[in-house]
Amino acid sequence: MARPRSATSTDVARLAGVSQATVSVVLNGARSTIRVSAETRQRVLAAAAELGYSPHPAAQALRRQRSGIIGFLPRIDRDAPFTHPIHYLLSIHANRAARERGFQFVEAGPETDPWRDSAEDELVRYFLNHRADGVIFDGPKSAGAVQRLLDHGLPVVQIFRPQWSVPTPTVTVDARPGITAAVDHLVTLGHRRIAFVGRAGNHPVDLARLTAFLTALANHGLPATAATVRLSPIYELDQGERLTRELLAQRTRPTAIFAGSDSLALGASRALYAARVHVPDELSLISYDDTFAVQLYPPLTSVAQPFAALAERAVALLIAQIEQLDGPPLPPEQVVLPTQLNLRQSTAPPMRAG
Amino acid sequence: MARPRSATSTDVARLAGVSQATVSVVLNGARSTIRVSAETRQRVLAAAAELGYSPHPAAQALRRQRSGIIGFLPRIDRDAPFTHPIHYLLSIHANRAARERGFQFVEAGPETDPWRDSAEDELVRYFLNHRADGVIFDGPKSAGAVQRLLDHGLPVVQIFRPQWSVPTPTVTVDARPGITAAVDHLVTLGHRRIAFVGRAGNHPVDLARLTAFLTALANHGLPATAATVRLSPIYELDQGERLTRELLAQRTRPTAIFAGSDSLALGASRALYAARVHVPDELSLISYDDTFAVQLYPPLTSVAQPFAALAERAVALLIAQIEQLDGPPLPPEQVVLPTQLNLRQSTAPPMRAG
DNA sequence: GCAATGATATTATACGTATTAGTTATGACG
DNA sequence: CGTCATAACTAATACGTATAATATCATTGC
Repeated sequence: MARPRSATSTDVARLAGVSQATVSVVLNGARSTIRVSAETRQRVLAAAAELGYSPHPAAQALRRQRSGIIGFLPRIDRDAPFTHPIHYLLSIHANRAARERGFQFVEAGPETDPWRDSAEDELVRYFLNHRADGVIFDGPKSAGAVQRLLDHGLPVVQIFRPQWSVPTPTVTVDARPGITAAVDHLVTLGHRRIAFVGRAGNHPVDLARLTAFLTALANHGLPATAATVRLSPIYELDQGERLTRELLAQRTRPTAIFAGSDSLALGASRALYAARVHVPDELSLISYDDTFAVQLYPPLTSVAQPFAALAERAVALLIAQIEQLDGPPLPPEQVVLPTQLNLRQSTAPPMRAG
Repeated sequence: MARPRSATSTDVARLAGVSQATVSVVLNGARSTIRVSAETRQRVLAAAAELGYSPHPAAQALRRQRSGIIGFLPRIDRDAPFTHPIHYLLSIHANRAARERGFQFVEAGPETDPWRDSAEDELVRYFLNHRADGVIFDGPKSAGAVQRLLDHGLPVVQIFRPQWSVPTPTVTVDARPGITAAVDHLVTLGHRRIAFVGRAGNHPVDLARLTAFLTALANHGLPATAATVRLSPIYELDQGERLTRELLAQRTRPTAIFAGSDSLALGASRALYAARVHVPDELSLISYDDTFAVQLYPPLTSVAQPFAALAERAVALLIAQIEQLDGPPLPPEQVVLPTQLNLRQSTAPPMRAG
């Protein structure tokens, strides 16, 4: 059970018959001014391979004054449990991207507790104590937390924060392409009475989805009335159900519904099921998110967000900042990635008028 | 943008007017034979607090020959995408548990690729290269990977591996309590014709669920026939749908269905929806897993697995081993946690015979 | 023939901590 | 009064790496 010590650069040096410094220079390649002959280089590499040498991360971190750790602060929103898939996807893709670029990925977040201010403090301290090289914030957080990290010289990248009070690089999504395609798709199928079920928060994300929808409607000369645009202050499942019931109770039902999120769509499909309205024969349904839309019945046509790309860009932006730390500061770039419509089986031409 | 160096133990020592060694002794408390006067101790603690001192993890790791890293190898199964929620839950709870005990949690896994042998090699090497102190395996992996880590002196704990060829501590679930409660519940409601929709793999987990179900039925003197026990070799959604269609096509339909997983239940509910069989009025449905059962319509009564407890026990077992590394090896303990039935709205008394 | 250059490698050092071995003062004991 | 134990600390060191500062040697230019 005693752990066998792994090979060190000194072991490699001894085997190759050179000094430890030479080993280090060979393995760190280009970024040194020191030159090593091709023959020596080969001997070192061979020795390293033979011993299965891999540098000790702690020793490197200590010497380089850089931990190689990227912190990730997930957004777990008590009000919206169904956002979990989103943040799980971001997490695993950011994890992979960081790993591929030689960084360690350390996630820390308020898993069970609601997002308290004190928790925020703890997490900021957590990343500082662990000497993270930078932190990715998933979802809007208090500007205070971001600022505190910046004060300590830590680069920060924010995902899904369309408006920022703190100037850091940002990766967001443009809801318009996907939502426009969704409305176009419905119109092409023949729909004219298209309803919207969404959230009316103070959250810019909600506003963006709504305005994208309204703009797309307007482009086709279609009206949007208080009767067809139904909003609730929260993302809850039950709200999707309630709003859809209201839509169905109207004298003229819509022939299609666009739901502002998968969970709202789930609520909508509950209401439709209860009212025995068949999708897509009697009514078409499109959701935004495309996280578990494919799991619903029927599998929903949905506007997808590019989670893998979001995560990769965020990691890339963060690493760029980390490697630039001692040079001139980079301008806080804002990356905006497009959404896209995935066609499935929840949309069809509207029923004949009747 | 230049990063302000955090305070070191030497800074603390200077401020407190003592040597760095004394600071270290004070902060590491009991495990030293060296004595420090109460007054000095206070001075050191005050200085540390004033500077916001926190020890440098890399320096500690280097000196202690212990990284403080717990590795986590998630199970992402291409055949069963709906197991994602399970492993996400395990991951966040294990993460939190590790963090609470002062360990760093590093997750690495084949996110997108299928589980290749070469990927397994890479991941084993990844944890070795990062000098993890121990690794938690989520879900059955090849014994080879486990063995290779053990050969390198790394403790391993396996979750959800009911039978092991490699003797490591294990944390698993006993399907019986929950499934027995589910069958009892249905029988109490008046059901006599209870069907099973499940997977027939070579996987002991599947067998355990099936036998638990059959035993529970037998306890009530109820028959299980080839007509009511429907099995498919894979967990796919479509299979749940297909098997349920077969059940509904029979001359005498069951009045209740027990689905061996949430995804099978989802498939079942699709079939029921398509056949216009209303749940729970016309048929009761119970699932196993309780991951997204609550999201379905109606919210499903489901047998839940204790993910938080599983993760916490796994972390505790691993840390116990890590801290025992230089002492006598611990016996490979096997922890088995019970499942439990969560009642929701998918079960009701059977329809009157007709 | 000798200083100057360039190529190639080595020695020495610092990163921040934990711990072993040693130091100083203080009193106890014979 | 000298030896010895004890309390309370400090000095020195090693963990494994990256790199600045040197060293060695052959070759070139004059």
